[in-house]
Amino acid sequence: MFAQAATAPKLTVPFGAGQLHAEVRRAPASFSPDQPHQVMFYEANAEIYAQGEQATALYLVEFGAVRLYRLLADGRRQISAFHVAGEVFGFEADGQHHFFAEAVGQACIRVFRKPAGETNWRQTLAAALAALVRAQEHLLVIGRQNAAERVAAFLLDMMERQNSDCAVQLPMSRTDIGDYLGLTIETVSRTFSKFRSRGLVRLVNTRTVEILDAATLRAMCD
Amino acid sequence: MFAQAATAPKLTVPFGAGQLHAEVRRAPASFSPDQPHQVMFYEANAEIYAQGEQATALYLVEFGAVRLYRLLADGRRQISAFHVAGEVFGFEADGQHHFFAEAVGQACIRVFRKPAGETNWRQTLAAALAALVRAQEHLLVIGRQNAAERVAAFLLDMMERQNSDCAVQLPMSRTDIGDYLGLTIETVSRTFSKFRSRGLVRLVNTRTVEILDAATLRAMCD
DNA sequence: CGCCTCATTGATTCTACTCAATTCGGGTGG
DNA sequence: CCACCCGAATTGAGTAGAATCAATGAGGCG
Repeated sequence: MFAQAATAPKLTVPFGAGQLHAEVRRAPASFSPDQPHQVMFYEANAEIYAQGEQATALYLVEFGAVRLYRLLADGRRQISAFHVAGEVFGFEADGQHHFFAEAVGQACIRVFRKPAGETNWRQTLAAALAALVRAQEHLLVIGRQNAAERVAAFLLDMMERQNSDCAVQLPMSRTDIGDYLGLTIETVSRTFSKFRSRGLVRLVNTRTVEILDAATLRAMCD
Repeated sequence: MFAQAATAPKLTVPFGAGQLHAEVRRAPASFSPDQPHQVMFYEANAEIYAQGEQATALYLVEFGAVRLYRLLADGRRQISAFHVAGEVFGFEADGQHHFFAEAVGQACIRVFRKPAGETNWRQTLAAALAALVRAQEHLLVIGRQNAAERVAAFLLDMMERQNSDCAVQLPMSRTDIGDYLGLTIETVSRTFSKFRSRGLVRLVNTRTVEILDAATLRAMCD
């Protein structure tokens, strides 16, 4: 199950600037480390679990980011969620994973083997409900909003999940963003460019966006 | 909170033909009636709870159907889920409802006042996980599938949630279906017509669809 | 019978997709 | 240090699919 995870994390430069430290600060969240657990290190794009596998654990992101996704037969991909430091993922209703989970960049993940549910069920329920709310919010974005509104919502969401104001780190590629928002990479890129030309954002580099006018972006979403 | 719910259910013709009886058979599901509860009857389109309200209960559909939805500022609506007999809804992460819940047609709903969580948390978690899986599956449909694939998935889903083969009852209007699938009513209607002309379904009336070729519909979805 | 709402069908517009061509950025090796 | 390479991102041109605008048709109820 963890074949692709390096057992000896080569922490050459796992921490970049600013934001990753902010993530680390947020990490000690709901699940307490007094549960039996194991900390795993994953290289970029390493598989954490696959669709169809038995669900035997819950996962807490320590640093880095994770994408959950499914594939259609013809290769179309839908990312249902990104999870960043401090968030829990991996619950399934029938003991089987219905999605793939992969590290977006290098990621460190605390794995809680089951059955821990009897003791920390309240935390499990809280995490599941948080995921449910997130999925439902995302349904609204994908179902009824246009490209600009989707990208605006995404940027604001990423901004709020990081503690930094304005400078948002995007651990994921444009392809990831497109598959998350139900758009093509071209549309994502064009929308970024339009936001830039309207003075709403500054594209520092491909993975860093500075939010210049959060109010206008917010007004687009709702 | 329950202003629009009739306290004395006038059960003149609440049960229609076949399918509703099938729903009733499926009703006694996860939540046991030995919890303190109250059975409420709702007229069509009656509000069960509103966005922003305090979440004080869980809801088990006895018969009928319920829609959960949110509105954008300009009136666009996204239905995140339909719930039919035997299903539980109403959990929220932070004690506040993030969605509206309304009866689609006449509906009967068992209301479990909190805090019952301490005793039946396992059932609550199971129901929340079921809702999560459903929302995630729906994300895939809305994010990456075209109109025909969405409608096909919807029809198959409704068929599987009813015990009847082939003849599917649709308690909801075309507008509801559109707002659930992220499509306009015109597109929904056109897609139904295309399915009919291809011999995949028979449109018995506006609220009844006979599935003639489930295999082809299934092949469209994945 | 007529009214009203919902559903269907048609004509047109527009958004986002597709296909294609550069451009950018990071890494490697000379 | 610089030239080169490769994948990712951006930009452009044309197209397809769903939305929009509009008209007609089908039920349900007073």
